[in-house]
Amino acid sequence: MPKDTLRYYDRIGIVSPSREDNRYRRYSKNDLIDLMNIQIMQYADFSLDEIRGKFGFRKMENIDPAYCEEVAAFFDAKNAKTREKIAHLEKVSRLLDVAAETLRDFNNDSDQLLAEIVREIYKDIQKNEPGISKEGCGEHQG
Amino acid sequence: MPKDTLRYYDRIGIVSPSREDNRYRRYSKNDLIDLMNIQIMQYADFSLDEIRGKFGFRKMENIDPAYCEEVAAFFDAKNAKTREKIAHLEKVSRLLDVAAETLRDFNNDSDQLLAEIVREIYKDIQKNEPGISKEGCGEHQG
DNA sequence: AATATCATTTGAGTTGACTCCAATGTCAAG
DNA sequence: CTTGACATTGGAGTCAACTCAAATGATATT
Repeated sequence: MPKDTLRYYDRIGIVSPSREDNRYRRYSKNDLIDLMNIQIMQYADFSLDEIRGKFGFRKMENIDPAYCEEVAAFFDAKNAKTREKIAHLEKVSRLLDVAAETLRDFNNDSDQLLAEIVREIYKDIQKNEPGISKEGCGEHQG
Repeated sequence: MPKDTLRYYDRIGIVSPSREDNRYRRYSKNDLIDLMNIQIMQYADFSLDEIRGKFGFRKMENIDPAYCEEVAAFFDAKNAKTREKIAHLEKVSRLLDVAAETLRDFNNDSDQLLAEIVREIYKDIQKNEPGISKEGCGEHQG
């Protein structure tokens, strides 16, 4: 992990190690555990802002059941989003498959299939983007 | 699609509509098709830079087989990455599942399982980040 | 003591895809 | 002819997570 990243984490108060007399940072074992947890949570696509505070699980001492449940619920929510992303990417993969096939062989049914997939994706896009008509596209139905 | 986005696309040369006498932008049918293609390709996680130029498929006229093959290969590459992402997210989903379970019920085997998943993920992280030791972490084995 | 190599700080730059602003131009309606 | 609602432009701001640079301080080696 780059030095600058550690300093950055210190700055924004995510991992703030103690200092020696020289003001050099000294990372305790707990700090290192925190850093590893951060890497894991980043792998799981949590932002640093989400990560901040939402973990104090260096040892299994701080076992406040209410807090555990809170974090568990947080994880559940993230998991739901993760599965949505997987579904999204599976559609993308199908799209790319069929698109590549269509490019290699026109006159095929894949042309129809591609159009259908694209239509479906377009529906998705419009679901997630209420903004298409957000800024005054009302008149342009043609 | 917000006006500012259209102007932005014009600026960076992605979709540059013709102008009327008043200098107002006038989007042709082809421009609209381009914009739809862009939305689809963004859904498929292409960057605007990747998108730029890499599509001229408004009608099926420009059928240069070599170009088609080039784009098909491009799609294949993206598809490979997409599948990697899916694999990644499936690990994440498993992690979150087990983590939530562990938080709700310690003393369980899930504790072991969690540790194992985390170890596996850590391997992934170090694969993708050759940089952990990039900036001089050589001495701190303890 | 001089040099090299580490560390510190503040503050600014990077990336991508917007998003917003102020100043100004154009157009339709009253 | 004024008012209001659009359009234009260049340029700046936003976001996250770094990343870099310059000026300075500390440590280790010669």
